[in-house]
Amino acid sequence: MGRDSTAGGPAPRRGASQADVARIAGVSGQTVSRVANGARYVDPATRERVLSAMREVGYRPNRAARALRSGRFQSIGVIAFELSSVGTTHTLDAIAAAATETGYAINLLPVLDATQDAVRAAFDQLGEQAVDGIIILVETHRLDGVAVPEGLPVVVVDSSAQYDYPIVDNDQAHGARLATEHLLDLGHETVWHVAGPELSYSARRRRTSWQGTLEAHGRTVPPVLPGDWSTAAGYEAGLRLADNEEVTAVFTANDQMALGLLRALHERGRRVPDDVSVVGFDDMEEAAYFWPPLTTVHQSFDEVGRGAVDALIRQIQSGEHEHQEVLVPPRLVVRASTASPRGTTA
Amino acid sequence: MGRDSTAGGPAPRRGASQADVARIAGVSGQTVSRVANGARYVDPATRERVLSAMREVGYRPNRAARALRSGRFQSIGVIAFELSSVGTTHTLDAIAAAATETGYAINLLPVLDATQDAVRAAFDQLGEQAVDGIIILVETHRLDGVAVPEGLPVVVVDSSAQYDYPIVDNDQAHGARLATEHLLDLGHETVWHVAGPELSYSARRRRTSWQGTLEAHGRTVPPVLPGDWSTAAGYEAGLRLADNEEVTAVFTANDQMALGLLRALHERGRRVPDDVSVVGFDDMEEAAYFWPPLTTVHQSFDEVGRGAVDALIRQIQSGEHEHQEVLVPPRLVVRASTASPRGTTA
DNA sequence: TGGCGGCCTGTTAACGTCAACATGTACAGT
DNA sequence: ACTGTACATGTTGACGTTAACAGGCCGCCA
Repeated sequence: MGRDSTAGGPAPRRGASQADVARIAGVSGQTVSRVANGARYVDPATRERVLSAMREVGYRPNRAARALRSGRFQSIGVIAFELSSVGTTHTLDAIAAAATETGYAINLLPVLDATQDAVRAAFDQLGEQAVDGIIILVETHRLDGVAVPEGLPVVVVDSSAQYDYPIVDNDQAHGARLATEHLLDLGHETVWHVAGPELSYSARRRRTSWQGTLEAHGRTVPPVLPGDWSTAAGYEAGLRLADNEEVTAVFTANDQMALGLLRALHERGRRVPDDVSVVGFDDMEEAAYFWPPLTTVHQSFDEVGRGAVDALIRQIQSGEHEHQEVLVPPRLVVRASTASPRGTTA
Repeated sequence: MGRDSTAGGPAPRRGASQADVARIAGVSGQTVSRVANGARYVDPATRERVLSAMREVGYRPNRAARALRSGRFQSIGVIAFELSSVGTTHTLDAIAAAATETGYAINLLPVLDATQDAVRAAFDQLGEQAVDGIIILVETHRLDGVAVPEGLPVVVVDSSAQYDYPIVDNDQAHGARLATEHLLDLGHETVWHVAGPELSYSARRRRTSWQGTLEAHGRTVPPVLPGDWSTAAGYEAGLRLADNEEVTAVFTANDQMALGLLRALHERGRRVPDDVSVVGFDDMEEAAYFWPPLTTVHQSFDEVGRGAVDALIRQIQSGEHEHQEVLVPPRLVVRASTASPRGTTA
């Protein structure tokens, strides 16, 4: 497929091979292999001799050969879209750390754009990639109709229930409830909501939970303001809410939209939190320095990433197809963007 | 080292092999290889027969075997630290996209923490990794005293001049000059600066350029305010500057610090841009929605990432050690945080 | 008509590793 | 002394691919 053979010549072998070590240590290659893999039944003296030979020539096992022989690659594929988004990035970071600590390499497989074709292409690549399992960091609604390679362990980081894979994610519903109840507890009559994109499962889950919480408390449910995670959408929503005196509390589906919302409210002269309380979702690094510092729902992307790696490796090692669901509980971080409504004392 | 052999049994081969395809198409394995690699001298009819056989069994070449035999891995290692930082993330995204388009896989090698040991560990891993080259996304001052594996093409994304590798980076100096001159052009007497960490080469370069620009225009150079990229540091600096009536223009070394600065100024009742003009650096997504929208220096991380991949692949294919330097020019994005000082008309 | 070079294909061997099997030693239990 | 078991090491072959070489066919030119 286009790759041409300008190269020529066999492997310009970089390091020393098992055979080199074996020769120096005066043992067979198999014994070197045993030492390298920590197998039992190697005489301590022999092991020492081999290790010293390894050091001498700077031996590093050849991953390709090991993979070819054993079928295990010690490598995890991560399919991700939009590396730049807050959650994806943090999760990837945690995944990379956890994998590295466990001795697994990370193969990053970017989905180049949002089309089905791009997702399909990424999965297609997979057949060729040397990975033992896959973590899917793409919102699952983008996967519809795309065949995941079978026979390969998969973990999905997105709490969509419709996939038959282990799932690890933040507990969106729980977070949205925390946010909504916090505002109700402060004495607000009801809570408005700026939602994430219609198709996003996380967004839908946050929205459903917000609505459910209001209903459970017997409050009226105001119309949802549409959004798409972007600061711009939050700004738009803010402009629409600013002139409505009845609005005293808003829960935005993420922090970026909260930022846009704050700006719109400032522009229109609505004070936060005096006139309007705002709660975000994500707890991005900057949230503590919004104006005012944003009360928001903190997600533990770190735990999610590590959880995903754990679940995947467990599957790889057991060879069994699991389907448990791990939801990491978020927590509310109260800062200065929320207060009791004017004329109330909580 | 610790890996135990619970598995047992050889490769549970997932897909079909070259031999399978060869049998079905009635050709030799070598011919299949030729088709798979787009070699010349394959009869169109034969090629078609092979391709059809490939489709039939869903053949995907085995990367491990190919790598073992040819010594080429079609894979690039990316050593990165702090995935969460704005620049790193965007650059990684671009690198991943460019590499994928060129048929290279991405091997992510995280530096787990900021210590020398962690960097060393990451490089150590490298010997074992199956990569054809490395892109270093770590600020080079962290590399001091760490031996980069020799014989492996390397590209560094950080415009430190002290390394003997090809360098691709944003032109920090140019950006800082744009920012500073913009403020001077507006009529400000001088420009204050909130710097990045002392050790960071980028930060130093921005600072030096800011200072040089002021001097070139014959202005006094105010004392530098220390920072560390964090919003918190920007806030601190803001508090210190807010009470100084002489301060009418500030250039912060990144957007996050600008955000903190803005907040401090708001708190102290200094209006932006009426009383104080502020310019950031990075043009992060949210910058357009700061309050007020931030004038800042836009860096083309995308071009940097692609440039790094290009330079690396060029080295891989030529086998020659290059040492050119590519500096991608940033551009100034003027928004609402800058204006002429009070009582002036630019 | 012989020879030569461009096309097309097949055979062979090797890349570095590890599972399976084959030995072999040492020592405990009978 | 004989058997069995735990330990220790070596030999062989194969994982799937491709470089190098070896032909074979065809047409063109001298």
